[in-house]
Amino acid sequence: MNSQADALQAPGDSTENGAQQIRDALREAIVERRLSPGTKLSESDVGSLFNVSRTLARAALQALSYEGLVSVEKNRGAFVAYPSLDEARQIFAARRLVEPGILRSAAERITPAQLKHLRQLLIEEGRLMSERGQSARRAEIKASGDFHLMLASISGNLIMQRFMEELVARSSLVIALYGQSSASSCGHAEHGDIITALERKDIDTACHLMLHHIAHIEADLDLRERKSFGLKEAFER
Amino acid sequence: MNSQADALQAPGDSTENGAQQIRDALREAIVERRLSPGTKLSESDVGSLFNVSRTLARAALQALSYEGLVSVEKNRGAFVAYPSLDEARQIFAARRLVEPGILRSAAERITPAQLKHLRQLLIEEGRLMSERGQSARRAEIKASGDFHLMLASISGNLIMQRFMEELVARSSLVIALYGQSSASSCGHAEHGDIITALERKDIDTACHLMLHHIAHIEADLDLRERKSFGLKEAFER
DNA sequence: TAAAGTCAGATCGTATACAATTCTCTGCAT
DNA sequence: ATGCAGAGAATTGTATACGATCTGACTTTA
Repeated sequence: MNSQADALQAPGDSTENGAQQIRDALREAIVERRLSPGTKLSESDVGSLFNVSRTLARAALQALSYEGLVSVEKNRGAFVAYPSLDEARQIFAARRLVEPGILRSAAERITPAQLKHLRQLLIEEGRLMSERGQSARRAEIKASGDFHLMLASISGNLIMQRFMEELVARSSLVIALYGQSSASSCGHAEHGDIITALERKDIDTACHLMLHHIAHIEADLDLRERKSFGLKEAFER
Repeated sequence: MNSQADALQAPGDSTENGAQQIRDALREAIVERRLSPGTKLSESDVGSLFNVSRTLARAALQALSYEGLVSVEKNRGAFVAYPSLDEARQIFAARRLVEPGILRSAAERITPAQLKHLRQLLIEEGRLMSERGQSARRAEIKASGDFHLMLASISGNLIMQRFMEELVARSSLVIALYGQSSASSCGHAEHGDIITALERKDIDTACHLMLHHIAHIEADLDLRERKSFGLKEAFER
């Protein structure tokens, strides 16, 4: 199932196991939007939730803050990150900058088996789309990101892979905040088109489609400056 | 002087101050090669060196491990990272993938003042090259990286900027390990060429030069597989 | 003599304890 | 009623304590 969940663990990243598990659990909760941006994550609460001391909870929160999923404010605590409009734009700018290159690398190295695996991922994604219910929705969000992550994995560059993990995770936060269309199924078809181009070894088209795809996701966001209603306007009516 | 040292601090990164200072001090030492790859960094030693408890030392080491500058092995301790050949290649592959895009972004937004600033940086770099002594060597290493970092800063994308910081820092480790030419002055002239192209708004040439520049740095490395003499061969002769 | 077993020292993993800071609520003065 | 001040609670920052694991040397035994 989540075949890449393990593969994404950097091999040299053999820090202690306790904090890591908590970090992963929290990250999953954030990415799947069970935790909303801005939610306070107090060290004691996290600790008691996972039955560990504040020490480990704190370490996990610190780790997530390096990934940009949690923002810790000195002497105030940790919160699920609440990306600003600027951050949101920068996250997608980074993806536009990086993903074509990753795709190009991946296209050069991809094996038939990996192509098949990609197709399977796509099918799974489609299946989830047609299913209803909270848990299917969450799985769909994850699957949608996994497509991009799998490409990064195929590219064979662990560093870019880790970077993409960060970008995809943060994108999920941005979509949670600024997404408009209820259909989080952003561009399932486009994923398929990219795979098809990949099968044809048509790298340039694939890259072009990828850029288009990212733009498409971004277009579904409401990234306009909200001039934050001056309190009066917010309540009148 | 180090005008970008401050600018590079992510604004939201307001974690506690204690561990951060230690982390920065250690990073500087690693990047300037006062600490060699493989050096053991025990929590107690780091702590007593900075007159803090193991708690903070540990936090700093964890942070550096997220940046790839330190590798912590479970129950064994932390060491200055010792990038493998694969890692080294991936670091430079990532730079080739990312830097042209950053440069393009930077070229679109660069102001005359920033161009001037870049020129100044270049001059400073040249001055350090002609100076002798350990401390000048260290400053030169830093200055050489700062050129790339400054471009990332100009690009206006904090996320890419942070990523470049990581890549430049890790590059320094790779060069320390696999660099051949005693002249660490890798491509000072090329920096100048890129600036010149930038002044002419000749973005394509600038990108091309950048790629060439990175390739040039990489070419000065000895990234050949060393089949690590099987102990017997190492001594028979 | 060489291999295996054992023990002490060092180092890390985690929990707990105490200090410092921030937040909130109450009470008083204006 | 508003605004300020201060006490108390809650939360984070840092240090210390204790158990777990690894390492290396010494001893034992075949």
